[in-house]
Amino acid sequence: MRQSDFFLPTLKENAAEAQIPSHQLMLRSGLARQLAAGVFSFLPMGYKVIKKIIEILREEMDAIGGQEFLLPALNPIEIWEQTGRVEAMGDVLFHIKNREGLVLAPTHEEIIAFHAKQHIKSYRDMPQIWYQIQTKFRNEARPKSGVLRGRQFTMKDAYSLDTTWEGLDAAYEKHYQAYCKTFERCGISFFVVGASSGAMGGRQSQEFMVESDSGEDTCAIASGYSANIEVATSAVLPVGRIDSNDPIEKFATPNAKTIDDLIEQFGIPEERCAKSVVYIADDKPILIFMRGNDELNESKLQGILGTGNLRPAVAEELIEFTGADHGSIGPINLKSDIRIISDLLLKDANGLVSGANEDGFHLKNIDFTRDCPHIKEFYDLRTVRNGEPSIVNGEPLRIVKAIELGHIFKLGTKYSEALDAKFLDSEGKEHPIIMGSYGIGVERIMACYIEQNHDDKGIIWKKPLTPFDVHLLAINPAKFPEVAQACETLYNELSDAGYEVLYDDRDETAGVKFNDADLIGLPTQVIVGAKNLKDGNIEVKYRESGERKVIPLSSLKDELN
RNA sequence: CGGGGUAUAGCGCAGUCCGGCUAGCGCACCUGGUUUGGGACCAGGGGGUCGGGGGUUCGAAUCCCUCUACCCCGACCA
Repeated sequence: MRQSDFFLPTLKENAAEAQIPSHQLMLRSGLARQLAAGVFSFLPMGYKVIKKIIEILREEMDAIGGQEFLLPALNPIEIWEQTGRVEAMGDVLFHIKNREGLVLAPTHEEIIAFHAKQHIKSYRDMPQIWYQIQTKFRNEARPKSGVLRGRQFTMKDAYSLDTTWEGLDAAYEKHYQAYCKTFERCGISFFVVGASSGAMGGRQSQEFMVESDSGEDTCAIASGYSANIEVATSAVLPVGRIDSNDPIEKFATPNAKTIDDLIEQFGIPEERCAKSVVYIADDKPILIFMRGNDELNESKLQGILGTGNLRPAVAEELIEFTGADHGSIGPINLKSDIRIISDLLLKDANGLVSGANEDGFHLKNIDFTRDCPHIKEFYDLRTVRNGEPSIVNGEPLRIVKAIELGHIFKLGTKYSEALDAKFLDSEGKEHPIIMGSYGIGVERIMACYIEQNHDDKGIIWKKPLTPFDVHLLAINPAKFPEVAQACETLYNELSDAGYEVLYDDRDETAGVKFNDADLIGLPTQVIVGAKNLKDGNIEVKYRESGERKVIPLSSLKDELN
């Protein structure tokens, strides 16, 4: 491709709205342009990269027996109503205004289940892996970070149909392996975490993550262990017992509203402080008791309570249910008989200090085994913190931000049951099809690659995602016809040899070409200038290492091999 | 949805507080000339509903009301 003909608008300055490197560089290097919040156009150079990513995805899906579909983005809302997801997705689902009964598909579990119901009738019809690589629409409340969170984006999603749970396990494992291969081929460093399956329903779920300060997820990782913070656990020791048998004692704490106040004003050891949090779950109050400075993990709480409908109680509710305002609440002498659950670390502990359920007072010497027989439920409720020992080998956990690149779910029968997609087994008995769901964000691969492969000059492309293999730079071809002539020859030879060549034949100064070349970031720059050419030489520069070599014109093909 | 910010030429910005000549600067773009290995120089030139609507005023980019878009933090995130 001759650059003088190629639509490749590079920018010298960063766009004001771009905050993260991948977003800035996608705009500056002419890969993409924003059309509206969370909506992007890909320009020819960017689309070349998208197509290369898609081809890798397609190859890896085909390799595990996947069959590619082209599914509609316009969906009848009835299907979504049958699975309850119109309500579950709420504003995230785009509704068509001037045609009743249509929505824009944010994903395709329902449509897959619909077609499975039509035609998958027998255990002989399975297993199946169906996939698509298409545009999805989600009315995100807050699009951000360039293409990382958009309202319209490309997704590879696959669905497995199986007759048995063992079959689902096998399909899941196939996708796990295919995803690892895909990201490795793309040259992306990633890790896999156990994840919460959220409102999707289902049994097992893992996310493929890229560590990045631009990420929206938080993960805990150490060697041999990695988990989304929503489900991460650590080997922090329980509070345990101290050698004391003192009775419970009430004491005045008029100016202590927080755990830190208690520690400072009364010299109570931090680990002996316990705190109480009141939540309202499905309109019922619940008191959560945990170590003083631990943070409640709402995802874990949702999992334990089996509902996502929960919120912290407000002041009036605190007083109504406990008798005290926040800061003075505890598990003993509660005003009303509400459910209490406690963090595992407090099980069997004694010598604890907690609120007295009376404003301005706390209790000390609380012994869980002696004083709190009414607390029978103990769960892991806390959010792990940086540096806590891993449950695998005690290595300190690192808490990092991460971008979710892919997600694999063992869905189970939620959608097949809701949409009545059933099959007959070999004994003629009817069962719902067992499904899995596996997604990868295409634009996110591109953005993550750039996040991991750039420097202060621009992007650093490598095979196989690079939009071109070679950037051929003609230095002052207008003044030196021999340069233009040599470039024309090289351009033809390299193209004939199978290289994708971007040929900078523009009438620009050397500096502009060099800076554009570094910004665009093709892996190899072949620089043809009059000085070197006079001796029959050209220069080769490798973008990643910055290494430059002056070599004879005739040995270029050997150099590139 | 809550909080904060921004909107002036294709891009980046100044001018707005304190209303007043023809709305400016850098980059980009066009013409001519000179340059030519790390974002050249000289000269000339084109390009603006100052986000939209309404109001105050002799006069509004500037003050008031209102709407919209975009960005950031939070909430949410199948």
